[in-house]
Order: sequence, then C-alpha cells, then structure tokens
Amino acid sequence: MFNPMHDLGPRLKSLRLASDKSLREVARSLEVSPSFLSQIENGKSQPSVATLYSISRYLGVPVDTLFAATFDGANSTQPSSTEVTSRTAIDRPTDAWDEGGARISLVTAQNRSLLTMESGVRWERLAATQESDVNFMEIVYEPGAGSNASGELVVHDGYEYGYALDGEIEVTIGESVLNLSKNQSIGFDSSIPHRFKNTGTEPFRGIWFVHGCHPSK
Amino acid sequence: MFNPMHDLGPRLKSLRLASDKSLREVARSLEVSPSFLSQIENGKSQPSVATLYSISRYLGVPVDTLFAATFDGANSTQPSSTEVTSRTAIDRPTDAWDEGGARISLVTAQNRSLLTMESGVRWERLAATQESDVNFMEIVYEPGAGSNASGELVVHDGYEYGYALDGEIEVTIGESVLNLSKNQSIGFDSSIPHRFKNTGTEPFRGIWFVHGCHPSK
DNA sequence: TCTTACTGTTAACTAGGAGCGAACACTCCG
DNA sequence: CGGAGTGTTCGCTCCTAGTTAACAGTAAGA
Repeated sequence: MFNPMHDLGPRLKSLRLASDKSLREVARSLEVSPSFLSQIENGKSQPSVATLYSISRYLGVPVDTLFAATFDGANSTQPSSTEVTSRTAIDRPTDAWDEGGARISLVTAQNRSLLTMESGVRWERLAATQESDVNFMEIVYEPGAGSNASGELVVHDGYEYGYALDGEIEVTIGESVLNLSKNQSIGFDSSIPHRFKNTGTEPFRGIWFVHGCHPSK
Repeated sequence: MFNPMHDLGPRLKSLRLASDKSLREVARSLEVSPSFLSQIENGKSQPSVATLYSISRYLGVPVDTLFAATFDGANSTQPSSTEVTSRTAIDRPTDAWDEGGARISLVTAQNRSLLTMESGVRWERLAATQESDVNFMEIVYEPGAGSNASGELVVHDGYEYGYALDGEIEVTIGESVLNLSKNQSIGFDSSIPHRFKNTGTEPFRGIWFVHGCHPSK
C-alpha cells in the first residue's frame, strides 16, 4: 500500500527553503511552534487538515501539490517530478499542455495532469492523445473566479464545447450573457470574444472541449 | 478569523450524493466507520489529512476543491439574471445530426435533440454549432447494450473523447480492453477499430465528443 | 402486520498523536 | 567570551480522530 503522505514533510521543507524563510519565521506566521513545524518537515509528526491548509496557503501552493501524486498515469515520461504546473495565465487553451500523448489515453480522476491558475481556476486534462490543437478537460471555477482576472474577453480560433457538471457559471459571448447550470451544455465559435465567471457561491465544474480549427494543418 | 473548513463536510456530502453512493458504501471502501463519515459530513468531527486525502481520492476531486476558497473579488454585479438566448436548432438525425446551428448554442437537459437506436443506445446532442464533422453529445448505454449489436469493431476517421458520468462501460480499442467508470475519461484515435459495451447492471452515461479530422474538408 | 435490510445519526468511550515548552547543538558576528 | 540566529529532540498534556453500539426512519417482501 502506497502512502501519499510519506513525502509531505520534505516537500514542505524544500518549499520553505525555496522561499528563503526560516523555520521560526514560518512558525510565527502560522501560529504554531517551531518545534512542531520541524517535526512535520522531518516526517516525525503530521499536521491536522487545518494546519496543512494554512501551511500550503502560506507557501502559496495548492494542497494537492504536497501529496505524492502521480503526474500522469499511463505514459509518464517524467519519473518523479510530480509537476503540478502553476501558471498565471494562458492565452490559448489549446496550448495549455504541450506534450503529446499516446494513441489511446485512459485517465482516472487520480492521475490527471493538473493546471492550477491563481484566482481559483483549475483545468484537469482528461485525455492526452496525439492530436494537437485539442484539449479535453475538466474545468473548475471557484466562486468568484473568472477566466481572466482582469475580466477581459478572450478570442481564439476554433470552437469550444462545454457541459456543466456542478454549479453554475456566467458565460459572456459577444453581447450575450448566458447562465450555464448543471446538465446544460454549450458550444460556440471561440472567435467570438468570450469570458467565464462564477458569480455563484458554489464551485463550478464542467467538462470542456476546446479545439482549434487548424485550417491549413 | 475565517475557517476554511467550515464547509468541508457539506461539500463532501454533496459530492458523495452526486456519485450516488451510500454512506456505508463509501465508509467500507475507505476503511473508516460509517458513523465517523457521518460526523465528518455534518461537521461534528474533522478527518485527518490522510483520511481527507483518501476521501477526496475516492470521490475523484482534488483536495483543494473541498475547502471554501473564497477570495472573492466582491464584484457582486449581475442583479438581473438575463437568462436568454437558449436556442435549440431544429434537428433531424443524420449521421448523426444535420448541421445548421447557431454560432452559439446553449442546450438544457430538456431541449436536447435525441437519437435513439435499437438495442438500448441513446445519443443526445449537447450543442449544435456551425461546425461540421463534430459531435458533442451525451450518450447512454443501457445494461447489455453495445455500440454495435453484432459486436463488430468500428473504424472511422478522427478522434474520439469521452467522460464517464455514471455507470461503467467496457471499451475495446484495438487489442486493448479497458473499463471506463465514473469520473474516468478517455481519448483515442478512432481509426483504431473500437467498440463499446455495457457489461454491467446499471446504465452507462457519458459525455462524448467525436470529431473527424477532415484533412481535405 | 411483522421482518429484514437498508438508509443516516447520535452517544459514550478510548487510544494515539497533534502540538507544546524547554533544552539541545550548532554557526556566525562583534 | 557573550549573544542572536539557525534547526532538532525529548517528554509531556490534552484534545480529538475514530471506534462500537444503539438509535430512528424508510422500502420491500411475506
């Protein structure tokens, strides 16, 4: 049985060192004792959920990053990097992930590659085929999150299709403002300026499919 | 001081209910007592990190989803909902549907166009855009149903992507036989001979996306 | 109606570990 | 030689994660 926590301490430590903070300094901010923090970092003790959450917040990483997650199940080229990429913004959704995939790609909820943006938007890749210009993903918008922090509209080639699993999201496409809620679906020409924003109180979850039209390709 | 955990229980509960599992069923899988799970869901107790992690794994969501994120921008605009523009194109099934959609297409569960095949297979179109060679749909395979009554493998151009909402389905692609179950997703080159069959006892429901590669178009 | 088999909830309890304070060993600087 | 940093370890306390048991409610048979 594999224990996802076995690596938690060292990860925290390296993250702390990377941000050049002393153990006592972090401990003071988090309102825990330095000794306890040391014990956590050395795997001699384990934090409560609340403590872990505040640590990860302080270090600026999603909690999931701290677990020994498997980056990509089936055909992972990277051995141990466990990259959960975190980027600020991505212009074209079809560029989100760049490595190619196999001819067949089965992905479970556990081994999806994750792309976390600030401002509560998350994409999880649902399949990695050889096809470029295509993105099949689960997207999550936390309450208040928008596709663009600044609130600008986005334009790109191709078409976009989505299905709402949970929650509700405000979709602006051109002049139209729609509300996409559970079990509803949408498709549109993404050359029309568009934007998403979760104006509700619950996270929005949806299945998304974006593909460029690659007219020449 | 804001507690990010205050909503954790309810979230877990709604996620469990969404996946249609009983409390005892989940508890058994996670090897915790049902009572404890109930206490967690009702906020009367809090799980350890390890337990929370295994719960989130089981439910197929990242741990971070479970916290009340809420760093909202406080832009509570949108007083009037302006729920409009739901435009369903009229449809007649072709292979599979005729095109002729709007540039934007929002579809609710009630106004989807339906395509029922013999042998317990159903497709519901999720969006009708102007794009041809693209199908975005919800598919349902009743228990025992297969993509092909005769059980033959199918080949066609393009790629196929799917996400499992409910139930389980056996996917044969080339030599591989996979099992696609709830929250798992798949993508493959549809020029590989393939077939689906629901070998279980519950209906399978999934979001499907098929598009031809139309190299010449 | 009375079982049986589920569902979820609550009460009472306990063992184990989350988290603490204090002392530790070290390095660097004046 | 002080101090003022760093991180680590020991020993303790008290809280709580997680348990078992009994609970109430519903649906399906017989």
